Amino acid sequence: MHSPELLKGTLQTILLKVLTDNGKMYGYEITQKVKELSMGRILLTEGALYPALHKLEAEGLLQTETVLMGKRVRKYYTITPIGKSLVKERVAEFRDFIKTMSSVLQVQMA
Amino acid sequence: MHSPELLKGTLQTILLKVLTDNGKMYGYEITQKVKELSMGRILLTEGALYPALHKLEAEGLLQTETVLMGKRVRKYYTITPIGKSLVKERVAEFRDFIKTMSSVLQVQMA
DNA sequence: GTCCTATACATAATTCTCTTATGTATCAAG
DNA sequence: CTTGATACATAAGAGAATTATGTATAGGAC
Repeated sequence: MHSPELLKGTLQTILLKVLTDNGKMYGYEITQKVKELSMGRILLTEGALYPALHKLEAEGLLQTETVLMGKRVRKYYTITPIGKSLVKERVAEFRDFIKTMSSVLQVQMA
Repeated sequence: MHSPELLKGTLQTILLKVLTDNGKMYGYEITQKVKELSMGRILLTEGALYPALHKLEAEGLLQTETVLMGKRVRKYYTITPIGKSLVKERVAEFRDFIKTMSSVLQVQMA
């Protein structure tokens, strides 16, 4: 992660949403996509990314498919139906959080 | 804290902003104000609040004044000039974070 | 008169999430 | 033949919060 403490707790939401929008992706590809979407402001670190992906898989929100590209291993992640229902909740939760914070900080977040 | 992981890293910003907007306040009063502003969604816990206030004081962003109300002790906090300049940065940082997240999650945060 | 809730401060132990560090390995460019 | 990008993974440590605990006053319910 590049930006400060604020990102804590948003990683799962980011992963689920990016996988929802882009279909099958592998870890490194996700870091690049998030970097692109955030205009370089969110740089996922491997130490956070891989454990998070493993956890989401263990919870049945993602499923994997390992592919050999030449001699390189790639592990593709796809969101499951359960994951799809959760991502909606998570994004809604995030929007709620923004509304609440706007109210507390008395600022317009448009 | 009541809401999930999302609030991590926002506590300092909340404290500085609330003290900027409301002038002199004491700990318990801050929890009530934040509860009110957030419509009951952000419930500051004492274990987070007091260490955070002490830290901000140690850093010179807040200054204190202890008052005896009857037999009860109250510790009032006021934001310092240094604190005032920081709160602007923090709020701006938060708005940036929202913009970035909106872009990554591909949602409108209006 | 006593118990519960609210007010009011504070700290310690624990948990959770992420960063930093480390490790392995392929591949292309210069 | 070395460097940087690609590609995975785990372990040690740091930071911020939750939960638990402690002290104490005050008011209302019962």
